[in-house]
Amino acid sequence: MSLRHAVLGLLAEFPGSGYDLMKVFDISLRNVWPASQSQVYSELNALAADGLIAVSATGPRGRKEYVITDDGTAELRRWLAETRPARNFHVEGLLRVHFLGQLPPDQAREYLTWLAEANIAERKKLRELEAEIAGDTRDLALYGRLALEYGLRNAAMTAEWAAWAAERIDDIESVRAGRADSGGRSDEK
Amino acid sequence: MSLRHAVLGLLAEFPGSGYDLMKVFDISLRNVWPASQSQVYSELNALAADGLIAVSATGPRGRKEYVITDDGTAELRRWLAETRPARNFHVEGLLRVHFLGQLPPDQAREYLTWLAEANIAERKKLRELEAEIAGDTRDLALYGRLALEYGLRNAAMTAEWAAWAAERIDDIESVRAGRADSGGRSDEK
DNA sequence: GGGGCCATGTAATCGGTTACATGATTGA
DNA sequence: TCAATCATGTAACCGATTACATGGCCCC
Repeated sequence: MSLRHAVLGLLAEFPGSGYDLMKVFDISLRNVWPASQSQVYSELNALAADGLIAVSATGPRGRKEYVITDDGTAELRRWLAETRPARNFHVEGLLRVHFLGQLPPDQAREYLTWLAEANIAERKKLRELEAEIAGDTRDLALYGRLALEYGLRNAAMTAEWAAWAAERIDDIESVRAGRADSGGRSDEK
Repeated sequence: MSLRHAVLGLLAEFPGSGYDLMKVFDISLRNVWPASQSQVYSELNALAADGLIAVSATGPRGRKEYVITDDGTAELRRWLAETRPARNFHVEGLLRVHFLGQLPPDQAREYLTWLAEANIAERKKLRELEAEIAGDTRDLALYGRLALEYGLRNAAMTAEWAAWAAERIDDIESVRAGRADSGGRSDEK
């Protein structure tokens, strides 16, 4: 139920419309908790129905500006203080690694070097983002910078690991070669 | 559509029943791609309907043993060779960091130190797992070890980052204090 | 006038989780 | 005999994605 708390968290910092929130999701939170337009609008209606937020003003084109209510603030703080995030599951990039034995060694290596490069590129993008928000002293940016630093370290670590793993392919393949083998690519003609 | 390829990947290494696969998901893949029982069984039926796997034997209690077909092998290799994983979204632990300004500094710090400790514990668990599978030379274990190394590095990196971030709280709070402030906890009496 | 942005919503579908339901076989 | 394990399936629900649908407002 984290989208709910993401919306609450944003409205705790500034009142805004669904359209306003969408922009924030697309910029500040895109690497952390992306949300689609339809999801944001229906969550706003659900939160309003539950009394955690309220319409504070209406504007042109049916614009509805929402503010967080006391109940909403309480719920946000309860979530932050009393619950802990679940471990991160469903890591597709890592799932693939398990099955790399299905590919010829050079293709397996190619995947890992691609992963390394993709993470170096990612790191560069984050560095640019960091420069952009350097002067921002709003709360969201202050704490967002901590999250961004995580992104930087993660990209660096992943790139290093992928390069290391690419080098391990030869070791693995020599173990496989030293077996009266079945499985893997053994069905090839 | 990764569950589909996870099942294909496992059946590429050994024929097995839904029950057999469940055990592998619960052990080898639990940190990477968990799957529920109902999901595995319905995916097996779907894969069989699509001709990517086939029932190779039946046993007691309605046991159905599946093997991967040539089409299935082709699809698995196509997935590995021609598609690339999407970036990892929806990281709840990081979403929370953005909203830590809603908590008093000591509670924000507490969250980060908890994160650091949780990752140190995680690392220890992975080290134990590593020792357990040390002698296993099946393909799944060979490549699985690369993924495990990722887990180890990730836990170490995250723990270090969280400890670093916890130390940054004071800096952030002094920026906030030096503002004729609104937002955050400013609504408190 | 018209293009681009502001603004909100609905519907279909998908992948995943949880709970429910059932029963056969094996071995102590 | 009876508990543990093997074994497969269905149904309800939830969160998320994608596509569709509509229209007002602002400024050039």
